Amino acid sequence: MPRNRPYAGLPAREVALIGRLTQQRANVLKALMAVEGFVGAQALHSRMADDGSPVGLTTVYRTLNAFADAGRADVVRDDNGERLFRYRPGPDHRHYLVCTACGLSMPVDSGPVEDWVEKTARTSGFANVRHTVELAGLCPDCTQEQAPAR
Amino acid sequence: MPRNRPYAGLPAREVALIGRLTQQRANVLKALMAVEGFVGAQALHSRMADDGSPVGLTTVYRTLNAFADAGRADVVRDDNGERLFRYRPGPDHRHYLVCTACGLSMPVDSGPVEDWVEKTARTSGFANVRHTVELAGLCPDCTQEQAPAR
DNA sequence: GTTGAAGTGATAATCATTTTCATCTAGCTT
DNA sequence: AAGCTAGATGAAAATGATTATCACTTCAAC
Ligand SMILES: [Mn+2]
Ligand SMILES: [Mn+2]
Ligand SMILES: [Zn+2]
Ligand SMILES: [Zn+2]
Repeated sequence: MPRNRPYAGLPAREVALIGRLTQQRANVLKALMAVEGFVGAQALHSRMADDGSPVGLTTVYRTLNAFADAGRADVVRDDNGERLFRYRPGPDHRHYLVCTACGLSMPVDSGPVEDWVEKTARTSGFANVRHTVELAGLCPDCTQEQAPAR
Repeated sequence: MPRNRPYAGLPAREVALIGRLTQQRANVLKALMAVEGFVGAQALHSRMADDGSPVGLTTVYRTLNAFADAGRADVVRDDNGERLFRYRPGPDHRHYLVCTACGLSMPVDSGPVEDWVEKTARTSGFANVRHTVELAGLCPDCTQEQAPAR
């Protein structure tokens, strides 16, 4: 059996996105893909340490940024400015309603917004229009946990 | 003539929003209102120093945050995470198409998005749903300045 | 196997924003 | 017209996420 197959188990698509194939990058990608919803670089870093795949924080940042640049991760900023990443399996693009308490992210039907963005871009005269649409609130579970107190 | 009228020239509405009426706060608000579009705290701070109304950077931050909390300023984050503030004369809330080259910001008709947000929030079960909608692109003028080359 | 470019990571640097805290003052009380 | 005090100021230090350095390691082409 071969010694080093750092990318074993990762989609071939992901492998092509970044330069050299290293154990560290493979571990970062696996960790990112294993997370439901958004994660910060620091949280991912410590989670990997706990899981026995310690990687330098610098490398976590580098890999996540490269992945985001390649369009394979969504990036949002939480309220205190920290950047959160989420793996995006396909080239499709979605928007989410994120719980500000527990981080749960629920995909929403953004068709109407996409249509509006396209129309607005077309009639504005602007070129190369990009959009950011973020919804955040308290999920049903977290809403309940807040209510009981009086 | 009275000596101290720090809030002279400011809408009475704004005066009610913050606690004590000080010269510094009045100057920050005047400076913010004088700016077209978004400004960062640091930029506003140095602009005020240049204009002969020096105020501590801490006070600029405090006043802008208070103003934003009161709903009288819009806040966005630029690409490197800096928070930019813009005065909002009324309680209405708008969205803008911002030119990434020259900073020009053009208000867009966001009715459809607001409707979509409300509907999405209602059917999601989430509480206290907030939204962020940002459009960015190249304005017609800046598009032209890029084209001539070749 | 040799080799050079790319990657790693501990550490230091950046940089916007917040906290501290000694000092000041707006604006009410007497 | 003082006196009073909670609220405000701001220089300086702390914070905290992210990025730059750089000596060292490793991938992968030859
Ligand atoms: Mn979209
Ligand atoms: Mn809106
Ligand atoms: Zn929740
Ligand atoms: Zn422009």
